[in-house]
Amino acid sequence: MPIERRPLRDQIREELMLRLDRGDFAAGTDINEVALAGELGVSRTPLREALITLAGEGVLESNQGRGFRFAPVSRKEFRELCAIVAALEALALESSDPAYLEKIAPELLGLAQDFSDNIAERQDIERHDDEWHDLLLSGCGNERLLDLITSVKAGMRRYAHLMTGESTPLERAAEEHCRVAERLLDGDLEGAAAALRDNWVNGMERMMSRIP
Amino acid sequence: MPIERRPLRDQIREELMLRLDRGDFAAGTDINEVALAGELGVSRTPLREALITLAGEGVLESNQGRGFRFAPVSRKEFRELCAIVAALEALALESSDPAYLEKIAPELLGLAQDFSDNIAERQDIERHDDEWHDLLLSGCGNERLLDLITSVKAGMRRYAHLMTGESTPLERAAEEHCRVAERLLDGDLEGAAAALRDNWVNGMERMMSRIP
DNA sequence: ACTATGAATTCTGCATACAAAATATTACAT
DNA sequence: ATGTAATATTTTGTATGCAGAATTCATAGT
Repeated sequence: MPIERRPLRDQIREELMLRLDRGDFAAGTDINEVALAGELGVSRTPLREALITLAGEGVLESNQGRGFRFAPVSRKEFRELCAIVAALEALALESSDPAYLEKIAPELLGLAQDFSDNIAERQDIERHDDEWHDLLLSGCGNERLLDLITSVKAGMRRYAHLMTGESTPLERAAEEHCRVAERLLDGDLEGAAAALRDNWVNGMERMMSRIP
Repeated sequence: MPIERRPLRDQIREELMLRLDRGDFAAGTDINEVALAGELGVSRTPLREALITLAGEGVLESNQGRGFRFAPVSRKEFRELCAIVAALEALALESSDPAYLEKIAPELLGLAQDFSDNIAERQDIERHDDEWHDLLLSGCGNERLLDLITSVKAGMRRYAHLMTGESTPLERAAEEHCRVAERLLDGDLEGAAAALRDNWVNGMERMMSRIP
């Protein structure tokens, strides 16, 4: 088996995102480099490299002389990010092969349906939602676009753990996913893209109240 | 006067982009960290930090064990990037204040017109074009979107110096800019966004032949 | 009690040092 | 002459070290 050989900075970045998803860090928290490096068992150099990439994705901020901290959340920024991914995912969908989309449409519909059935843990929900979107965009040949989408979404993960329990928003999301899938079944690409945009806009509205 | 106090990595990044614009580095060139650091008069640490941010923007690639190199150019990637900025700039335009847009429309038109008049150096042309687009988007309140656009455009600069002499594409671009400005004068936001998208798509087509 | 000033401490930003991987070079065998 | 193995060199990836900025704490003055 090929042993893992990739830069520490990548592994560190991954681990930090994992911890962010677990809600280990509150927004606005300063990062202590020596402490975190010690905790991770690495030196400050690759840690700082990881922090810099995260800052580039908007997960962190850096200020001269006072290091890095998790970027604070705000309704304004959340709105902005939602508008961006909405546009990017719609573009990705529109530049996908229509034939391929029709082929995966049933699967998308199925996923969306048993999405509403089992109301599980928050993390499961998110994973499920992410997988659905990934599958939806799997036919897009624009690699840079897909990379960009993942990068922007990384910047949104800070908002994920604000979405606690409550099933109503979840059911609404599942409904919207169904609507997208149905449009694709009909071969209506533009309609699907519009429905996808709606999904993001509505999702934004749903979250809004929970953000300070 | 407040003296300049910002991280070396930022200044280094800026300097490298400047050199990239000057055409100092060919696409695909490997970067020798010690040599470049010496040339810039800095240590490898902040240089590597700058390289990592540039890699995040797609200007560079990094491979385990063999460092950084300027990402090779390809028609496919250029197409992809154009599609992305087209969508992002259109979004920025659509989420701007219509009243403000109408106000700056005359200026945009004027700039586009004397754009075609003086056919100057390549660098001047690019600067002029950039300024026009910056002004166009200056009314967009979505800060994250504007940041993202500059970041994606940074990844496109590798293609800029391929656009040498020849005035025809330039005149076409100016025409298209005029069209966008005219739509804005009429208060036709959607039309302007569509014209803007066209500008990017056509610009892409124009460049295509010059890319290997 | 509260503010201001200055020392002590903590932490970042940058430089240097070291180890391992990748590349180049040489020697040798076919 | 060509290909290959062994060795030397270069270069990256990571760790450590050091100077200065930012913060904290303590003390003095009002």
